[in-house]
Amino acid sequence: MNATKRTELEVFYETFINKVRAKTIDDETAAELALFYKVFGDGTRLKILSALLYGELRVYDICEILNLKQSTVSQQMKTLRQMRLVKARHEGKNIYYELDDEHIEKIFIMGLEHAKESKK
Amino acid sequence: MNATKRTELEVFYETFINKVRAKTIDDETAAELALFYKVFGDGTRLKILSALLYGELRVYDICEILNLKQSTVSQQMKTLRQMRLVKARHEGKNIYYELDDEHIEKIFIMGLEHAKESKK
DNA sequence: TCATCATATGATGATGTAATAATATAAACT
DNA sequence: AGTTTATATTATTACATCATCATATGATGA
Repeated sequence: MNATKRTELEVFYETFINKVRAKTIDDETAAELALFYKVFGDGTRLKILSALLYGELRVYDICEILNLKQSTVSQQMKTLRQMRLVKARHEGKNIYYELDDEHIEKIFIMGLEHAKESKK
Repeated sequence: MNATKRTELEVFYETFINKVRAKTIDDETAAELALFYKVFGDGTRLKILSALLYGELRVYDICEILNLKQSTVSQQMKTLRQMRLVKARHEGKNIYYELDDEHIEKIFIMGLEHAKESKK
């Protein structure tokens, strides 16, 4: 391969790299998406979300159902609130939480499907 | 509310809690799912995956496209391999990586939709 | 065999996260 | 007003993760 040809290839490669680079998600989007998925990346939060799939629950209920400390649940509800996966309804001393995103169930199902496939 | 009635309510509540508990995902499933989602919970990995959406790439290509250190990319590819999100094809000195899961694109899209909605 | 290229691995430091105890807030009841 | 109940917040400690440097492996070609 002579000097000219190498240069041609270099140009071709650079073009290829630039094309793919243009298609990738930008830093900001990546960071934002990562934050969203990160919420699903914790077993405790997943269990809380799976309990909420069947209807709204109070903090105390979640503690009972999943055998978790009150402060643990409150902390996780804060995270879920901030990421807009749940919304809170105040009623007297109680606070009812329910899911606040149509995609949550879909994302759950997809993860479960992947888990099934991995076991094959 | 007298003693008898309180007991009835207690039994009712216990039954309710047990019902919901029976529907929630178990610890093992939760941990497994969390591991899966955790992979998407990092901006660098998301960018790598988004680059791979358009076809297989070598480690070096990924470094160039995303301006990342070689060791960083190799470490992340190891994670992605272990979670079965990519598979490797060896060709001479090079290793080509490609996506190894039909759900990845769907999960991506769902995250992006959520991100869009959150901005409303 | 030696040098080089492509990738992987091991070790490390900095940062992030989870669970918990302790405490605070805030509503409801006495 | 004081007590109890439900939840939130703060601070702490243990543990996980990311990027990186340094080094190793393994294939190719001189």
